[in-house]
Amino acid sequence: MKLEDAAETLAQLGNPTRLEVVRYLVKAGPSGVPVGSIQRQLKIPASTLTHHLKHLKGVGLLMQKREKTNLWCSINFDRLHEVSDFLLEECCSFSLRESDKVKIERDAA
Amino acid sequence: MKLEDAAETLAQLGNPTRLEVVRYLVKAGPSGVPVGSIQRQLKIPASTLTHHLKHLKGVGLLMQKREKTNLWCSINFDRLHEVSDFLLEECCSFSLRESDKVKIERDAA
DNA sequence: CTATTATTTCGATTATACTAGAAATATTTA
DNA sequence: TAAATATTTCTAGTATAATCGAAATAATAG
Repeated sequence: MKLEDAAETLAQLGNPTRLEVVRYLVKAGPSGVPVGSIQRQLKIPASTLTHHLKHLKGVGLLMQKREKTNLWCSINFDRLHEVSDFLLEECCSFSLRESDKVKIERDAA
Repeated sequence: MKLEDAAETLAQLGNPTRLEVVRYLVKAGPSGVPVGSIQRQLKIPASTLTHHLKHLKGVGLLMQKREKTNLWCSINFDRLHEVSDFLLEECCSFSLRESDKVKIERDAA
């Protein structure tokens, strides 16, 4: 995962309203829930919710599927894993690969 | 970890410049690097860097320690883990705990 | 004390994000 | 066709963030 993509995805997760939606969708599981359910349960104005869903979809965190009048939303678990993997991988690699080490300036110490 | 705190931390990680700094610090390991090294290696103007470091410190991702004229910066690995744990925990709990399940509206299906 | 290096503060510009009401559109049901 | 429900678009106000040059402030070394 490229740094720019990771940053963009993290930024989208970094809005409290959106993170609440994400948590809600995660708990809802793979089958997902309709937009209206999210709206009523989390008490988010419809237009605001649409706005945020668009953001989540934009970074691939949200999948949508229309069924009759309802638009069912579900989380892209793979994508969510990718992001946390980005953080963890960067986090745990520091002592493992010589090639990844940063140049520590000689005069710094 | 509270949702608001997680969101705030994710938001700070969501800026490309800051994420680059974080990655750099992670690779530098627990001993850290001086502000000036980050500045020169990543080619970030000093004032911009200070600005971002303040943000990272604000959410507890950055630890600083003065030694002579240098201000050494290091990543708070625990904090980084907390955030990724927040995502992962929410992500994997959906099928495990009945109490965490969201109310799926009857009329939704 | 002076010079040097390191870091921060100030200030200003520019851009982008959040929010939500009102109106519009779409889809289904009666 | 009309009514009901679901979702989106439009629009606009307000707020917050990113950026960085120039000047200011440490802290040390000579």
